[in-house]
Amino acid sequence: MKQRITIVDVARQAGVSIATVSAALNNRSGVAEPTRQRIVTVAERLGWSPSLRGRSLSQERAFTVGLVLQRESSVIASDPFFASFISGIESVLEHRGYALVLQVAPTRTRAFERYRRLAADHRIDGVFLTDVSVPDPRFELVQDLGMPAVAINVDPREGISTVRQDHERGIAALLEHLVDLGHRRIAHVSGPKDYIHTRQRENAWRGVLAAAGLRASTPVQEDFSLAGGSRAAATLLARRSRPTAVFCSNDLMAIGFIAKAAEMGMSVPGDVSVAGYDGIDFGAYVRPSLTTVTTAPHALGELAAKALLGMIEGQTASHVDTEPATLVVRDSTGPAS
Amino acid sequence: MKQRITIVDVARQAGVSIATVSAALNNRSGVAEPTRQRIVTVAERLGWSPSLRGRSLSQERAFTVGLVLQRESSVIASDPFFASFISGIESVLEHRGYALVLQVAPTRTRAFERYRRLAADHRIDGVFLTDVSVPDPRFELVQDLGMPAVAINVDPREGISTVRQDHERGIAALLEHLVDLGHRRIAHVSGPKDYIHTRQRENAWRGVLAAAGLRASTPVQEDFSLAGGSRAAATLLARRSRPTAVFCSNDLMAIGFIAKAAEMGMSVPGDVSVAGYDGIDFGAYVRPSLTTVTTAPHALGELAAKALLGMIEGQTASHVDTEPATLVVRDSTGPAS
DNA sequence: TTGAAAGCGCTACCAT
DNA sequence: ATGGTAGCGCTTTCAA
Repeated sequence: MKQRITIVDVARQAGVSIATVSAALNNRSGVAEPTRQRIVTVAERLGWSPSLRGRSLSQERAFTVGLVLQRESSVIASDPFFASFISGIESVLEHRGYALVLQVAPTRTRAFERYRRLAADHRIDGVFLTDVSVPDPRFELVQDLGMPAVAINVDPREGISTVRQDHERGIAALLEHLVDLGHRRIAHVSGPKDYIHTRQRENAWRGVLAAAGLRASTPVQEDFSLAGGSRAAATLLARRSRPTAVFCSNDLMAIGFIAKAAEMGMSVPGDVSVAGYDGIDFGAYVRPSLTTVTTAPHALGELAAKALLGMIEGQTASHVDTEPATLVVRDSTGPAS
Repeated sequence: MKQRITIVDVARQAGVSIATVSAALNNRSGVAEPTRQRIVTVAERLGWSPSLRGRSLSQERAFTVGLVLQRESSVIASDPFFASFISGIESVLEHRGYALVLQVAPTRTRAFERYRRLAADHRIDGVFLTDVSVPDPRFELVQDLGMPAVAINVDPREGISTVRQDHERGIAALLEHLVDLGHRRIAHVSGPKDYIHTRQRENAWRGVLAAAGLRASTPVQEDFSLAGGSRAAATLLARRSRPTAVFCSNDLMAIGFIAKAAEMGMSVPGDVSVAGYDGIDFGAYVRPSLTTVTTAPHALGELAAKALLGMIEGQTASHVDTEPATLVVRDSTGPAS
């Protein structure tokens, strides 16, 4: 790295003080227009733009926000949620001069440590909290640090911002679709049970079954991965009284489930209907194509970023809901056999 | 953000100067062991660790590296390459006190601008260059800036580090597998033609066909997405003299191809064999499961990060190859019909 | 072995 | 409207 041009060079070349240069380039009032013009011209000629380091130090801000993914690598790799969510975040940060620091941690504990270090280093001004668990120690952490934070898909709560996409209506529509097709034994493949979204989806499933007067069997608990879905299929389809339909807590597991079912010689949806949750692109390209509930990770990312930057710049915590997730019927669900 | 503890507080509490605190915590020589102990104790008691902002300014380093993804969002979302690559990078950075700034840009031009801004802001100390094109203006950019950089999957070149996984052997093995199965008309679905990996894979395909005395038809050019693969299938399978086997430049397109083929009433591999490149997890869960060439994005990420940090810390540019990509035969390829 | 002090590049306050 | 200057938190000579 060469680059040695600083505000001092610009000030000298423009024949003004560095204070004036600073004011001019930050569009602060109190700078005569001709002066500003001259300064801008010189800055451009020299190819100068203020160093974030100096600015960071004096403003006590990093102009950076953080996201730590806490998932096993097998899930992270295949799950399109994050890429979309991140590009949503990015589309907002880009125009506001902020950058995203992304970290990945294999376990929740490790992720927690990384959040802690990001804060200790003063590397970031705020954080995104995804994959919230109950209880989630990160809430206390950000509270203690007084660090702006936005949590995804949780109910509104004190002190932090929240962004949420309603899952209930979409899941209700999905299950009603299955009930309408004549299904009575509708099983559920859930995720790790301390994730809040695992609970949300499971509860929605229970709610609809109860409303329809159907009995909810014990969910098969898996890990949100393709392999997990396959394991669930092995378990569920071997039962003497097997379900005629299965609602998987995410698309990855649903796809894994379908693959295993085929391998076991079962037809989907002939022998068993399978549905997922998320609405990943892949769902449209597997055979049979996947009935699911589509979510909007990009929009969540955008809203989350806006909320976070708002907090960083002094606004109070907010809560916002996006459009509810919606049912998409494809070929993996059909009449009960 | 509250947190007001600085090196000054620690110095005062420990009864030493800030210079000594700095030396003590950076394990610099010239600090008496008892003094160091005392300082460390005080620092821990106060919960202090040096602020990256101050350090950054005085050391003229950001302790941050950058990666700008330049792909259309549809591809980024589904392609597991990046998640794996990034977690590889992260596994190295984590232990060296560096962080990754991740940005996503929809086009190459926009990506270029973001690299430029990252540099102008002095936000980063080095960059990863993925999805290299020919020519790629980023090479000149980093050269001009004197910014350490590591490029992925390109030949060794002056001034920057490179990390590469051989594709030729794997692709050769794949095509020989197809030839052995009796295929003579083996088509290719390629990506945007200015990407270097598009060319690499296409050239490898041409090479093997030539060696086998087979004619290479004009590749169908697509965009590496699932939808692109489907479009390619629509094109290729409608031809009067359609291929009996197809090598797609990545798994996403291969999966999209297979889906479309099924939709058109063709059996895979009965009517047409299909193979991809990348070895994404999904390949094992589609029907028929995908024959492909598996790559090691995580390993590439690790090696790239090591090379980049090395350069940042003064080493000269290096080149390293990982284990070659290898053929994985599954169910989407079979005897020529 | 330790400390004083000069930066690093910027912002912001206070004079002028 | 403009400039001087004191920080911001740290590292790094250079003296003591």
